[in-house]
Amino acid sequence: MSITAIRAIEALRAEGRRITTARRTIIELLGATNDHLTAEHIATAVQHAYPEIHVSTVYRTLESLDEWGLVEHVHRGHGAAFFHLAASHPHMVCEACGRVIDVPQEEFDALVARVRDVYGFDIDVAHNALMGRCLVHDPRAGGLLAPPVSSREGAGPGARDG
Amino acid sequence: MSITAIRAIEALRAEGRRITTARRTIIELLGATNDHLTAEHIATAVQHAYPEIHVSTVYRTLESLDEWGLVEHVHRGHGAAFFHLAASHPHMVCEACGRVIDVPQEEFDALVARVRDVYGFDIDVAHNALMGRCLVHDPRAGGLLAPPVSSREGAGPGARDG
DNA sequence: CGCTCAGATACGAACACCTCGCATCTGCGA
DNA sequence: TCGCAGATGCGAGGTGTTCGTATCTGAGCG
Repeated sequence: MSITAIRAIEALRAEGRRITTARRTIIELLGATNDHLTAEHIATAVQHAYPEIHVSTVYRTLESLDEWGLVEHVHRGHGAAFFHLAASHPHMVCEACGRVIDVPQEEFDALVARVRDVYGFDIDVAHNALMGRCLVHDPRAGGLLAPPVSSREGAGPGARDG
Repeated sequence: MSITAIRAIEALRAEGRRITTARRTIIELLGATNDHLTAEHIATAVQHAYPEIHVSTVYRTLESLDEWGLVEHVHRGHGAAFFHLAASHPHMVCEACGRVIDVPQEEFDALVARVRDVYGFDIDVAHNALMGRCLVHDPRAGGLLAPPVSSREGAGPGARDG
């Protein structure tokens, strides 16, 4: 089991919360992958091992773990949000291929500080993904590199948008 | 009718598209307000004047106008996206009060340029709203100012989130 | 002004993604 | 091992949106 998963489970125990099969399995799953999984993906994977775990339990468990700071969710523009073990950092999602790129929080520090000063608003850059395009998919960046839309990479359900 | 609305309608005409009641009404509505309206809000408002205009027509019309570059949609984290006449700029949405703050694109230019260079990714900062909190609602920024959650300001349906 | 028809619309069913209520079950402290 | 608060299974319900299809209409043409 990954270190972060172990930490998450210990955190549950430390706060006196129950270590249930659903919680343990979801945490292990999230700890074992670098993918950005939607609740439905998680439910499917969890049910592969424990078919009796209901999708609504997965939603509720994710919500609880999120609330307790052990996992985080990120909203893509369309389609489902995706989840990962807590490690606040922004994500960029390519509208053409669906790929998710992790970005260090530091890249946004200057912007966040300025917006806080000027607009009196504290941005949580990790909560919504930043949409855009990998340069290979950007029609403005030299069509040479641009493959047709058919060459989707990691596009799960919900990579379409305008 | 607002200047931007007139321009949008002329753009429709110039491209040989039909000026229908639904299109004209939606464009006038968006041109007449600075609010950030969801498709459902728009449908309700439009139906106030023309009850026969169906909500699915509103969705399709908005989709078309968006595709033609005359309106834009912005995704909030939860709940419905909101629409406005084309004027690409980022938005920040307070998770506590639902308020939407418009930000000039220029604030993001440096970040966008750096991300393009370093990560090979072209961010469209206007597509997803940036979530966060007005400083008055930020528990970390001196609880003195923080009103209870009940004091929602512009929170429409879907201002809740974790 | 009336004819024509591609394009637009009304309507309702269906869909994706969740959320909720409630009866049952279970982790864990006593 | 017992008791019960908290967690889960199950299915209905909700919200926001998309789609198929029959009908209608804007606008060019005569």
